[in-house]
Amino acid sequence: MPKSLESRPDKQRCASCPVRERALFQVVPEEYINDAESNRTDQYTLPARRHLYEEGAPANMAYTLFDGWMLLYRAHSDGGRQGLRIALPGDFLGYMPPGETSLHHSALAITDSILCGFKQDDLHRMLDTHAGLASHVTRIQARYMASCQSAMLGLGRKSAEQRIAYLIAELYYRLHNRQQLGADDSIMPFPITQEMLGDMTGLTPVHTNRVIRKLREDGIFTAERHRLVIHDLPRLLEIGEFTNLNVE
Amino acid sequence: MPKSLESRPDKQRCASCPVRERALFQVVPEEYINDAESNRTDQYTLPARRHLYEEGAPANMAYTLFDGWMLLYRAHSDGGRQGLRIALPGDFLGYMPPGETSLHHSALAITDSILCGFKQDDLHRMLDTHAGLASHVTRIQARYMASCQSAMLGLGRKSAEQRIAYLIAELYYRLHNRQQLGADDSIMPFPITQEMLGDMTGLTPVHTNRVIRKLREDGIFTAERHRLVIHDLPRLLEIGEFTNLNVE
DNA sequence: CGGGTATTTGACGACTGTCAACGCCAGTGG
DNA sequence: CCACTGGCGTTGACAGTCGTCAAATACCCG
Repeated sequence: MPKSLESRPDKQRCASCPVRERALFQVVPEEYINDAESNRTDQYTLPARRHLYEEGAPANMAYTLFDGWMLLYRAHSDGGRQGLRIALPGDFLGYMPPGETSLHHSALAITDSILCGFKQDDLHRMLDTHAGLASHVTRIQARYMASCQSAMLGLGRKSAEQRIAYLIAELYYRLHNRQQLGADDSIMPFPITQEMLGDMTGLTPVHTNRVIRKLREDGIFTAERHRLVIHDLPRLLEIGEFTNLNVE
Repeated sequence: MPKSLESRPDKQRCASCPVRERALFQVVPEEYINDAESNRTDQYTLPARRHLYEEGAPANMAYTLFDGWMLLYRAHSDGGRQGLRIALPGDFLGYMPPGETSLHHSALAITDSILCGFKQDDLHRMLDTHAGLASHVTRIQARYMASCQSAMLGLGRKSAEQRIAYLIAELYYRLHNRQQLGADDSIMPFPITQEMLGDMTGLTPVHTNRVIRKLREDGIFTAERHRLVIHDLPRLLEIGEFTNLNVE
Protein backbone atom coordinates (compact mmCIF):
# COMPACT_ATOMS: atom_id res chain seq x y z
CA MET A 1 0.00 0.00 0.00
CA PRO A 2 1.45 3.38 -0.97
CA LYS A 3 2.20 5.41 2.07
CA SER A 4 0.24 8.32 0.68
CA LEU A 5 -2.85 6.23 1.01
CA GLU A 6 -4.96 6.55 4.08
CA SER A 7 -7.08 3.73 5.32
CA ARG A 8 -10.19 4.93 7.01
CA PRO A 9 -10.21 3.98 10.64
CA ASP A 10 -13.91 3.19 10.58
CA LYS A 11 -13.52 0.62 7.78
CA GLN A 12 -16.70 1.86 6.25
CA ARG A 13 -18.02 -0.69 3.81
CA CYS A 14 -18.12 -0.04 0.08
CA ALA A 15 -21.65 -1.31 -0.10
CA SER A 16 -22.83 2.11 0.94
CA CYS A 17 -21.31 3.73 -2.10
CA PRO A 18 -23.54 5.34 -4.75
CA VAL A 19 -21.78 3.73 -7.69
CA ARG A 20 -22.07 0.30 -6.22
CA GLU A 21 -24.18 -1.04 -9.02
CA ARG A 22 -21.48 -0.37 -11.60
CA ALA A 23 -18.55 -1.63 -9.61
CA LEU A 24 -16.57 -4.78 -9.56
CA PHE A 25 -17.64 -5.04 -5.99
CA GLN A 26 -21.05 -6.04 -7.10
CA VAL A 27 -19.94 -9.45 -8.25
CA VAL A 28 -17.43 -10.21 -5.55
CA PRO A 29 -18.79 -13.23 -3.72
CA GLU A 30 -20.44 -12.67 -0.40
CA GLU A 31 -18.01 -14.72 1.61
CA TYR A 32 -15.28 -12.36 0.46
CA ILE A 33 -17.08 -9.19 1.32
CA ASN A 34 -18.18 -10.47 4.66
CA ASP A 35 -14.81 -11.79 5.68
CA ALA A 36 -14.51 -9.24 8.44
CA GLU A 37 -11.60 -11.02 10.00
CA SER A 38 -9.27 -10.32 7.09
CA ASN A 39 -10.42 -6.74 6.48
CA ARG A 40 -9.76 -7.29 2.81
CA THR A 41 -12.09 -4.73 1.36
CA ASP A 42 -11.01 -1.51 2.95
CA GLN A 43 -12.13 1.87 1.79
CA TYR A 44 -9.49 4.50 1.15
CA THR A 45 -9.49 8.21 0.64
CA LEU A 46 -6.91 9.97 -1.47
CA PRO A 47 -6.50 13.74 -1.80
CA ALA A 48 -6.14 15.44 -5.18
CA ARG A 49 -2.64 15.48 -6.69
CA ARG A 50 -1.53 12.38 -4.87
CA HIS A 51 -0.59 9.12 -6.52
CA LEU A 52 -2.50 5.95 -5.73
CA TYR A 53 0.39 3.99 -7.19
CA GLU A 54 3.29 4.59 -9.51
CA GLU A 55 4.76 2.75 -12.45
CA GLY A 56 7.08 0.00 -11.32
CA ALA A 57 5.52 -0.31 -7.89
CA PRO A 58 4.69 -3.84 -6.75
CA ALA A 59 1.24 -4.89 -7.92
CA ASN A 60 -0.23 -5.80 -4.55
CA MET A 61 -3.62 -4.18 -4.81
CA ALA A 62 -6.33 -3.45 -7.32
CA TYR A 63 -9.05 -0.86 -6.74
CA THR A 64 -12.53 0.17 -7.59
CA LEU A 65 -12.89 3.93 -7.80
CA PHE A 66 -15.98 5.00 -5.91
CA ASP A 67 -15.72 8.74 -6.05
CA GLY A 68 -13.45 11.22 -7.81
CA TRP A 69 -11.50 11.33 -11.06
CA MET A 70 -8.07 9.84 -11.60
CA LEU A 71 -5.50 9.99 -14.37
CA LEU A 72 -3.83 6.76 -15.42
CA TYR A 73 -0.65 7.41 -17.37
CA ARG A 74 2.71 6.10 -18.43
CA ALA A 75 5.86 8.15 -18.22
CA HIS A 76 8.21 8.72 -21.13
CA SER A 77 11.95 9.05 -20.65
CA ASP A 78 11.88 12.72 -21.67
CA GLY A 79 9.69 13.46 -18.68
CA GLY A 80 6.46 13.65 -20.64
CA ARG A 81 3.44 11.55 -19.80
CA GLN A 82 1.07 9.64 -22.00
CA GLY A 83 -2.37 9.50 -20.47
CA LEU A 84 -3.99 6.09 -20.76
CA ARG A 85 -7.39 6.65 -19.26
CA ILE A 86 -9.31 9.07 -17.16
CA ALA A 87 -10.82 6.90 -14.46
CA LEU A 88 -14.32 7.85 -13.39
CA PRO A 89 -16.39 6.53 -10.48
CA GLY A 90 -17.08 2.84 -10.99
CA ASP A 91 -13.83 2.14 -12.82
CA PHE A 92 -11.58 -0.74 -11.92
CA LEU A 93 -7.88 0.13 -11.57
CA GLY A 94 -4.57 -1.53 -11.13
CA TYR A 95 -5.46 -5.12 -11.89
CA MET A 96 -2.48 -7.17 -13.04
CA PRO A 97 -2.62 -10.80 -14.07
CA PRO A 98 -0.87 -13.40 -11.90
CA GLY A 99 2.86 -13.47 -12.52
CA GLU A 100 3.11 -9.74 -13.13
CA THR A 101 4.91 -8.35 -10.14
CA SER A 102 4.91 -4.65 -10.93
CA LEU A 103 2.52 -2.09 -12.33
CA HIS A 104 2.98 -0.70 -15.83
CA HIS A 105 1.37 2.66 -15.24
CA SER A 106 0.77 5.29 -12.60
CA ALA A 107 -2.50 6.47 -11.10
CA LEU A 108 -2.85 10.07 -9.99
CA ALA A 109 -5.85 11.54 -8.20
CA ILE A 110 -7.26 14.46 -10.17
CA THR A 111 -9.78 15.26 -7.44
CA ASP A 112 -10.14 13.96 -3.92
CA SER A 113 -11.03 10.32 -4.40
CA ILE A 114 -12.50 7.37 -2.58
CA LEU A 115 -11.48 3.84 -3.49
CA CYS A 116 -12.11 0.30 -2.45
CA GLY A 117 -9.06 -1.95 -2.42
CA PHE A 118 -8.66 -5.62 -3.22
CA LYS A 119 -5.56 -7.70 -2.73
CA GLN A 120 -4.33 -8.99 -6.09
CA ASP A 121 -3.67 -12.43 -4.62
CA ASP A 122 -7.22 -12.68 -3.41
CA LEU A 123 -8.54 -11.51 -6.76
CA HIS A 124 -6.49 -14.12 -8.60
CA ARG A 125 -7.73 -16.83 -6.31
CA MET A 126 -11.30 -15.74 -6.77
CA LEU A 127 -10.94 -15.49 -10.54
CA ASP A 128 -9.85 -19.10 -10.61
CA THR A 129 -12.75 -20.30 -8.55
CA HIS A 130 -15.67 -17.96 -9.24
CA ALA A 131 -16.56 -18.02 -12.90
CA GLY A 132 -19.05 -15.20 -12.61
CA LEU A 133 -16.37 -12.85 -11.34
CA ALA A 134 -13.82 -13.83 -13.97
CA SER A 135 -16.41 -13.40 -16.67
CA HIS A 136 -17.22 -9.96 -15.32
CA VAL A 137 -13.59 -8.91 -15.24
CA THR A 138 -13.21 -10.22 -18.77
CA ARG A 139 -16.05 -7.97 -19.87
CA ILE A 140 -14.52 -4.98 -18.13
CA GLN A 141 -11.16 -5.65 -19.72
CA ALA A 142 -12.69 -6.01 -23.16
CA ARG A 143 -14.34 -2.62 -22.84
CA TYR A 144 -11.11 -1.01 -21.70
CA MET A 145 -9.40 -2.62 -24.67
CA ALA A 146 -11.90 -1.10 -27.06
CA SER A 147 -11.39 2.30 -25.48
CA CYS A 148 -7.63 1.85 -25.66
CA GLN A 149 -7.86 0.98 -29.33
CA SER A 150 -9.96 4.06 -30.00
CA ALA A 151 -7.23 6.06 -28.34
CA MET A 152 -4.61 4.43 -30.55
CA LEU A 153 -6.58 5.38 -33.62
CA GLY A 154 -6.71 8.93 -32.36
CA LEU A 155 -3.05 9.21 -31.40
CA GLY A 156 -1.89 7.62 -34.62
CA ARG A 157 -4.20 9.14 -37.18
CA LYS A 158 -6.31 12.02 -35.92
CA SER A 159 -5.47 15.72 -35.83
CA ALA A 160 -5.07 17.56 -32.55
CA GLU A 161 -8.51 19.07 -32.94
CA GLN A 162 -10.11 15.69 -33.56
CA ARG A 163 -8.39 14.14 -30.55
CA ILE A 164 -9.52 16.86 -28.18
CA ALA A 165 -13.06 16.76 -29.51
CA TYR A 166 -13.14 12.98 -29.21
CA LEU A 167 -11.90 13.05 -25.63
CA ILE A 168 -14.49 15.61 -24.57
CA ALA A 169 -17.24 13.64 -26.26
CA GLU A 170 -16.07 10.43 -24.62
CA LEU A 171 -16.05 12.01 -21.17
CA TYR A 172 -19.45 13.50 -21.82
CA TYR A 173 -20.99 10.15 -22.67
CA ARG A 174 -19.24 8.29 -19.88
CA LEU A 175 -20.64 10.78 -17.38
CA HIS A 176 -24.00 10.75 -19.08
CA ASN A 177 -24.22 6.95 -18.93
CA ARG A 178 -23.41 7.07 -15.22
CA GLN A 179 -26.03 9.69 -14.52
CA GLN A 180 -23.38 12.05 -13.30
CA LEU A 181 -24.63 15.06 -15.21
CA GLY A 182 -27.10 17.54 -13.79
CA ALA A 183 -30.43 18.66 -15.15
CA ASP A 184 -28.70 20.73 -17.83
CA ASP A 185 -26.55 18.04 -19.30
CA SER A 186 -24.71 20.44 -21.58
CA ILE A 187 -22.69 21.39 -18.50
CA MET A 188 -20.23 18.83 -17.23
CA PRO A 189 -17.80 18.89 -14.32
CA PHE A 190 -14.27 19.37 -15.59
CA PRO A 191 -11.54 19.06 -12.96
CA ILE A 192 -8.91 18.28 -15.60
CA THR A 193 -6.11 20.74 -16.33
CA GLN A 194 -5.16 21.53 -19.90
CA GLU A 195 -1.88 19.82 -19.24
CA MET A 196 -3.71 16.58 -18.41
CA LEU A 197 -5.79 17.00 -21.54
CA GLY A 198 -2.52 17.21 -23.43
CA ASP A 199 -1.26 14.12 -21.61
CA MET A 200 -4.30 12.20 -22.83
CA THR A 201 -4.13 13.41 -26.41
CA GLY A 202 -0.39 13.30 -26.92
CA LEU A 203 -0.13 17.07 -27.27
CA THR A 204 1.85 19.73 -25.45
CA PRO A 205 -0.01 21.99 -23.02
CA VAL A 206 0.63 24.94 -25.31
CA HIS A 207 -0.86 23.33 -28.36
CA THR A 208 -3.72 21.92 -26.32
CA ASN A 209 -4.56 25.46 -25.30
CA ARG A 210 -4.55 26.65 -28.91
CA VAL A 211 -6.90 23.89 -29.98
CA ILE A 212 -9.27 24.56 -27.09
CA ARG A 213 -9.36 28.21 -28.06
CA LYS A 214 -10.19 27.33 -31.66
CA LEU A 215 -12.98 25.00 -30.58
CA ARG A 216 -14.34 27.75 -28.34
CA GLU A 217 -14.16 30.32 -31.15
CA ASP A 218 -15.95 27.86 -33.43
CA GLY A 219 -18.75 27.59 -30.89
CA ILE A 220 -18.23 23.91 -30.03
CA PHE A 221 -17.58 24.11 -26.31
CA THR A 222 -16.19 26.34 -23.58
CA ALA A 223 -13.78 24.92 -21.03
CA GLU A 224 -13.57 26.81 -17.78
CA ARG A 225 -11.78 26.11 -14.57
CA HIS A 226 -14.00 23.46 -13.12
CA ARG A 227 -16.70 22.98 -15.69
CA LEU A 228 -17.14 22.59 -19.40
CA VAL A 229 -20.14 23.75 -21.39
CA ILE A 230 -20.95 22.01 -24.65
CA HIS A 231 -22.55 24.41 -27.11
CA ASP A 232 -22.83 22.18 -30.16
CA LEU A 233 -22.83 18.49 -29.39
CA PRO A 234 -23.52 17.27 -32.94
CA ARG A 235 -20.54 19.16 -34.31
CA LEU A 236 -18.40 17.98 -31.40
CA LEU A 237 -19.18 14.37 -32.28
CA GLU A 238 -18.61 15.05 -35.95
CA ILE A 239 -15.24 16.70 -35.43
CA GLY A 240 -14.04 13.98 -33.08
CA GLU A 241 -15.53 11.23 -35.24
CA PHE A 242 -17.10 9.93 -32.11
CA THR A 243 -19.68 7.18 -32.11
CA ASN A 244 -20.86 6.15 -28.70
CA LEU A 245 -20.72 2.50 -29.64
CA ASN A 246 -17.68 1.68 -27.59
CA VAL A 247 -18.28 3.64 -24.43
CA GLU A 248 -19.31 1.80 -21.36
CA MET B 1 -18.35 -16.46 -40.98
CA PRO B 2 -16.75 -14.21 -43.61
CA LYS B 3 -17.17 -15.65 -47.03
CA SER B 4 -13.45 -15.36 -47.68
CA LEU B 5 -12.92 -17.96 -45.03
CA GLU B 6 -12.55 -21.55 -46.04
CA SER B 7 -13.43 -24.33 -43.68
CA ARG B 8 -11.29 -27.34 -44.22
CA PRO B 9 -13.32 -30.27 -45.42
CA ASP B 10 -11.40 -32.70 -43.26
CA LYS B 11 -12.19 -30.80 -40.02
CA GLN B 12 -8.68 -31.41 -38.84
CA ARG B 13 -8.45 -30.85 -35.11
CA CYS B 14 -6.45 -27.99 -33.65
CA ALA B 15 -4.86 -30.35 -31.19
CA SER B 16 -2.34 -31.27 -33.85
CA CYS B 17 -1.11 -27.70 -34.10
CA PRO B 18 2.45 -26.80 -33.03
CA VAL B 19 1.45 -23.76 -30.99
CA ARG B 20 -1.14 -25.67 -29.05
CA GLU B 21 0.53 -25.13 -25.72
CA ARG B 22 0.23 -21.36 -26.00
CA ALA B 23 -3.30 -21.22 -27.27
CA LEU B 24 -6.65 -20.55 -25.75
CA PHE B 25 -7.54 -23.96 -27.02
CA GLN B 26 -5.47 -25.49 -24.32
CA VAL B 27 -7.91 -24.56 -21.59
CA VAL B 28 -11.15 -25.14 -23.42
CA PRO B 29 -12.90 -27.90 -21.55
CA GLU B 30 -12.80 -31.36 -23.00
CA GLU B 31 -16.49 -31.72 -23.49
CA TYR B 32 -16.37 -28.72 -25.77
CA ILE B 33 -13.51 -29.94 -27.88
CA ASN B 34 -14.94 -33.40 -28.23
CA ASP B 35 -18.39 -32.26 -29.15
CA ALA B 36 -18.06 -33.69 -32.64
CA GLU B 37 -21.71 -33.33 -33.34
CA SER B 38 -21.68 -29.53 -33.26
CA ASN B 39 -18.39 -29.09 -35.12
CA ARG B 40 -17.73 -26.05 -33.04
CA THR B 41 -13.97 -25.95 -33.23
CA ASP B 42 -13.28 -25.93 -36.92
CA GLN B 43 -9.92 -25.16 -38.38
CA TYR B 44 -9.75 -22.57 -41.12
CA THR B 45 -7.20 -21.53 -43.65
CA LEU B 46 -6.95 -17.99 -44.93
CA PRO B 47 -4.71 -16.82 -47.76
CA ALA B 48 -2.50 -13.74 -47.46
CA ARG B 49 -4.16 -10.39 -48.13
CA ARG B 50 -7.61 -11.60 -47.20
CA HIS B 51 -9.63 -10.35 -44.28
CA LEU B 52 -10.69 -12.70 -41.52
CA TYR B 53 -13.25 -10.12 -40.47
CA GLU B 54 -13.86 -6.43 -40.92
CA GLU B 55 -14.82 -3.60 -38.63
CA GLY B 56 -18.55 -3.49 -38.06
CA ALA B 57 -19.11 -7.12 -38.97
CA PRO B 58 -21.24 -9.12 -36.55
CA ALA B 59 -19.14 -10.60 -33.75
CA ASN B 60 -20.10 -14.22 -34.22
CA MET B 61 -16.73 -15.87 -33.92
CA ALA B 62 -13.44 -15.55 -32.07
CA TYR B 63 -10.25 -17.24 -33.20
CA THR B 64 -6.95 -18.61 -32.12
CA LEU B 65 -4.25 -18.01 -34.72
CA PHE B 66 -2.29 -21.20 -35.21
CA ASP B 67 -0.04 -20.28 -38.07
CA GLY B 68 0.74 -17.09 -39.97
CA TRP B 69 0.82 -13.37 -39.18
CA MET B 70 -2.18 -11.08 -39.19
CA LEU B 71 -2.67 -7.33 -38.92
CA LEU B 72 -5.40 -6.06 -36.62
CA TYR B 73 -6.30 -2.48 -37.42
CA ARG B 74 -8.92 0.22 -37.25
CA ALA B 75 -9.81 2.40 -40.19
CA HIS B 76 -9.85 6.18 -40.07
CA SER B 77 -12.30 8.23 -42.08
CA ASP B 78 -9.54 9.61 -44.31
CA GLY B 79 -8.83 6.09 -45.53
CA GLY B 80 -5.78 5.58 -43.33
CA ARG B 81 -5.42 2.68 -40.96
CA GLN B 82 -4.17 2.50 -37.43
CA GLY B 83 -2.58 -0.85 -36.73
CA LEU B 84 -3.54 -2.23 -33.31
CA ARG B 85 -1.54 -5.41 -33.13
CA ILE B 86 0.42 -7.78 -35.26
CA ALA B 87 -1.04 -11.15 -34.38
CA LEU B 88 1.44 -14.01 -34.23
CA PRO B 89 0.79 -17.74 -33.86
CA GLY B 90 -0.88 -18.43 -30.53
CA ASP B 91 -2.74 -15.12 -30.40
CA PHE B 92 -6.41 -14.88 -29.61
CA LEU B 93 -8.45 -12.68 -31.95
CA GLY B 94 -11.88 -11.24 -32.28
CA TYR B 95 -13.25 -11.85 -28.83
CA MET B 96 -16.04 -9.47 -27.88
CA PRO B 97 -17.83 -9.39 -24.55
CA PRO B 98 -21.50 -10.41 -24.41
CA GLY B 99 -23.77 -7.61 -25.56
CA GLU B 100 -21.35 -6.33 -28.17
CA THR B 101 -22.85 -7.20 -31.48
CA SER B 102 -20.21 -5.96 -33.88
CA LEU B 103 -16.43 -5.95 -34.11
CA HIS B 104 -14.45 -2.77 -33.55
CA HIS B 105 -11.49 -3.64 -35.72
CA SER B 106 -10.50 -5.56 -38.84
CA ALA B 107 -8.19 -8.54 -39.16
CA LEU B 108 -6.14 -8.96 -42.31
CA ALA B 109 -3.95 -11.94 -43.11
CA ILE B 110 -0.37 -10.84 -43.73
CA THR B 111 0.70 -14.34 -44.70
CA ASP B 112 -1.31 -17.47 -45.37
CA SER B 113 -2.81 -18.29 -42.03
CA ILE B 114 -4.43 -21.14 -40.14
CA LEU B 115 -6.97 -20.42 -37.42
CA CYS B 116 -9.22 -22.21 -35.03
CA GLY B 117 -12.68 -20.72 -34.61
CA PHE B 118 -14.95 -20.52 -31.59
CA LYS B 119 -18.50 -19.29 -31.55
CA GLN B 120 -18.79 -16.22 -29.35
CA ASP B 121 -21.99 -17.51 -27.80
CA ASP B 122 -20.29 -20.71 -26.78
CA LEU B 123 -17.33 -18.79 -25.39
CA HIS B 124 -19.58 -16.58 -23.32
CA ARG B 125 -21.40 -19.59 -21.95
CA MET B 126 -18.15 -21.26 -21.08
CA LEU B 127 -16.71 -18.15 -19.47
CA ASP B 128 -19.68 -18.06 -17.15
CA THR B 129 -19.34 -21.66 -16.13
CA HIS B 130 -15.66 -22.56 -16.35
CA ALA B 131 -13.64 -20.35 -14.07
CA GLY B 132 -10.32 -21.64 -15.35
CA LEU B 133 -11.14 -20.50 -18.87
CA ALA B 134 -12.37 -17.07 -17.80
CA SER B 135 -9.30 -16.59 -15.69
CA HIS B 136 -7.13 -17.51 -18.64
CA VAL B 137 -8.90 -15.08 -20.95
CA THR B 138 -8.56 -12.41 -18.29
CA ARG B 139 -4.81 -12.96 -18.27
CA ILE B 140 -4.62 -12.79 -22.04
CA GLN B 141 -6.64 -9.59 -22.08
CA ALA B 142 -4.45 -8.01 -19.42
CA ARG B 143 -1.35 -8.70 -21.48
CA TYR B 144 -2.94 -7.24 -24.59
CA MET B 145 -3.88 -4.20 -22.54
CA ALA B 146 -0.29 -3.71 -21.46
CA SER B 147 0.88 -3.99 -25.03
CA CYS B 148 -1.82 -1.57 -26.13
CA GLN B 149 -0.72 0.92 -23.49
CA SER B 150 2.88 0.66 -24.62
CA ALA B 151 1.66 1.45 -28.11
CA MET B 152 -0.21 4.49 -26.80
CA LEU B 153 2.94 5.75 -25.13
CA GLY B 154 4.75 5.34 -28.43
CA LEU B 155 2.09 6.97 -30.61
CA GLY B 156 1.64 9.86 -28.24
CA ARG B 157 5.18 10.60 -27.13
CA LYS B 158 7.87 8.85 -29.10
CA SER B 159 9.60 9.95 -32.30
CA ALA B 160 9.16 8.04 -35.53
CA GLU B 161 12.56 6.44 -35.06
CA GLN B 162 11.73 5.31 -31.55
CA ARG B 163 8.41 3.85 -32.60
CA ILE B 164 9.90 1.81 -35.42
CA ALA B 165 12.73 0.58 -33.22
CA TYR B 166 10.29 -0.37 -30.49
CA LEU B 167 8.06 -2.29 -32.87
CA ILE B 168 10.96 -4.27 -34.30
CA ALA B 169 12.23 -5.05 -30.83
CA GLU B 170 8.79 -6.12 -29.71
CA LEU B 171 8.36 -8.45 -32.67
CA TYR B 172 11.82 -9.83 -32.09
CA TYR B 173 11.06 -10.76 -28.49
CA ARG B 174 7.62 -12.09 -29.22
CA LEU B 175 9.09 -14.42 -31.83
CA HIS B 176 11.97 -15.26 -29.56
CA ASN B 177 9.68 -16.17 -26.69
CA ARG B 178 7.70 -18.45 -28.98
CA GLN B 179 10.81 -20.17 -30.30
CA GLN B 180 10.05 -19.01 -33.78
CA LEU B 181 13.54 -17.82 -34.56
CA GLY B 182 16.17 -20.02 -36.17
CA ALA B 183 19.65 -20.89 -34.97
CA ASP B 184 20.89 -17.42 -35.86
CA ASP B 185 18.38 -15.42 -33.92
CA SER B 186 19.58 -12.10 -35.31
CA ILE B 187 17.60 -13.01 -38.43
CA MET B 188 13.85 -12.86 -38.13
CA PRO B 189 11.09 -13.54 -40.64
CA PHE B 190 9.56 -10.28 -41.81
CA PRO B 191 6.49 -10.60 -44.01
CA ILE B 192 5.32 -7.09 -43.16
CA THR B 193 5.30 -4.34 -45.77
CA GLN B 194 6.62 -0.92 -44.92
CA GLU B 195 3.10 0.35 -45.32
CA MET B 196 1.92 -1.99 -42.56
CA LEU B 197 4.84 -0.85 -40.41
CA GLY B 198 3.56 2.66 -40.95
CA ASP B 199 0.05 1.53 -40.06
CA MET B 200 1.33 0.23 -36.75
CA THR B 201 3.44 3.25 -35.92
CA GLY B 202 1.08 5.98 -37.07
CA LEU B 203 3.43 7.05 -39.87
CA THR B 204 3.05 7.38 -43.62
CA PRO B 205 4.75 4.76 -45.80
CA VAL B 206 7.08 7.43 -47.12
CA HIS B 207 8.30 8.53 -43.73
CA THR B 208 8.50 4.94 -42.55
CA ASN B 209 10.86 4.27 -45.40
CA ARG B 210 13.08 7.20 -44.48
CA VAL B 211 13.32 6.06 -40.88
CA ILE B 212 14.15 2.50 -41.90
CA ARG B 213 16.90 3.83 -44.12
CA LYS B 214 18.34 5.87 -41.28
CA LEU B 215 18.30 2.89 -38.94
CA ARG B 216 20.03 0.82 -41.62
CA GLU B 217 22.66 3.51 -42.20
CA ASP B 218 23.22 3.68 -38.45
CA GLY B 219 23.89 -0.04 -38.40
CA ILE B 220 20.88 -1.00 -36.28
CA PHE B 221 19.06 -3.41 -38.57
CA THR B 222 18.44 -4.19 -42.23
CA ALA B 223 14.92 -4.86 -43.40
CA GLU B 224 14.64 -6.88 -46.58
CA ARG B 225 11.69 -8.31 -48.37
CA HIS B 226 10.94 -11.30 -46.21
CA ARG B 227 13.48 -11.10 -43.47
CA LEU B 228 15.03 -8.62 -41.12
CA VAL B 229 18.56 -8.78 -39.77
CA ILE B 230 19.32 -7.13 -36.46
CA HIS B 231 22.89 -5.85 -36.37
CA ASP B 232 22.90 -4.09 -33.02
CA LEU B 233 20.26 -5.34 -30.60
CA PRO B 234 21.38 -3.27 -27.60
CA ARG B 235 21.15 -0.05 -29.54
CA LEU B 236 17.82 -1.12 -31.01
CA LEU B 237 16.42 -1.58 -27.51
CA GLU B 238 17.94 1.67 -26.38
CA ILE B 239 16.54 3.68 -29.27
CA GLY B 240 13.08 2.18 -28.91
CA GLU B 241 13.22 2.39 -25.12
CA PHE B 242 12.17 -1.19 -25.08
CA THR B 243 12.16 -3.32 -21.97
CA ASN B 244 10.88 -6.82 -22.46
CA LEU B 245 8.90 -6.67 -19.27
CA ASN B 246 5.54 -6.45 -20.91
CA VAL B 247 5.88 -8.85 -23.79
CA GLU B 248 4.13 -12.14 -23.59
C1' DC C 1 8.10 -10.66 -70.39
C1' DG C 2 4.54 -7.54 -68.44
C1' DG C 3 1.69 -5.44 -64.99
C1' DG C 4 0.78 -4.54 -60.48
C1' DT C 5 2.69 -3.79 -55.98
C1' DA C 6 6.25 -2.21 -52.92
C1' DT C 7 10.27 0.64 -52.20
C1' DT C 8 12.93 4.74 -52.70
C1' DT C 9 13.98 9.56 -53.27
C1' DG C 10 13.22 14.71 -53.70
C1' DA C 11 10.87 19.09 -53.01
C1' DC C 12 7.70 21.43 -50.46
C1' DG C 13 4.36 22.55 -46.88
C1' DA C 14 1.82 22.10 -42.61
C1' DC C 15 0.88 20.67 -38.14
C1' DT C 16 2.74 20.57 -33.84
C1' DG C 17 6.68 21.38 -30.58
C1' DT C 18 9.87 24.58 -28.27
C1' DC C 19 11.06 28.65 -25.97
C1' DA C 20 9.83 32.67 -23.72
C1' DA C 21 6.99 35.89 -21.54
C1' DC C 22 2.93 37.58 -19.36
C1' DG C 23 -1.56 37.47 -16.95
C1' DC C 24 -4.80 35.39 -13.97
C1' DC C 25 -6.33 33.24 -9.94
C1' DA C 26 -6.21 30.96 -5.38
C1' DG C 27 -4.05 30.16 -1.36
C1' DT C 28 -0.77 31.79 2.20
C1' DG C 29 1.29 34.42 5.49
C1' DG C 30 2.53 38.81 7.35
C1' DC D 1 -5.99 43.84 4.18
C1' DC D 2 -2.36 43.24 1.11
C1' DA D 3 1.84 41.42 -0.87
C1' DC D 4 3.73 37.23 -2.14
C1' DT D 5 3.92 32.86 -4.36
C1' DG D 6 3.07 29.01 -7.21
C1' DG D 7 0.22 26.82 -10.48
C1' DC D 8 -2.28 27.23 -14.54
C1' DG D 9 -3.76 29.51 -18.71
C1' DT D 10 -2.66 32.42 -22.75
C1' DT D 11 -0.12 34.29 -26.53
C1' DG D 12 3.68 35.10 -30.00
C1' DA D 13 7.71 33.88 -32.75
C1' DC D 14 10.26 30.39 -34.56
C1' DA D 15 11.86 25.61 -35.57
C1' DG D 16 11.45 20.85 -36.77
C1' DT D 17 9.32 16.56 -37.51
C1' DC D 18 6.47 14.51 -40.39
C1' DG D 19 2.88 14.55 -44.23
C1' DT D 20 1.84 15.38 -49.14
C1' DC D 21 2.64 15.11 -53.88
C1' DA D 22 5.11 13.29 -57.51
C1' DA D 23 8.05 10.33 -59.99
C1' DA D 24 11.43 6.78 -60.72
C1' DT D 25 13.07 2.30 -59.62
C1' DA D 26 12.95 -2.43 -57.99
C1' DC D 27 10.52 -6.58 -57.22
C1' DC D 28 7.12 -10.42 -57.60
C1' DC D 29 3.80 -13.38 -59.87
C1' DG D 30 1.41 -14.90 -63.58
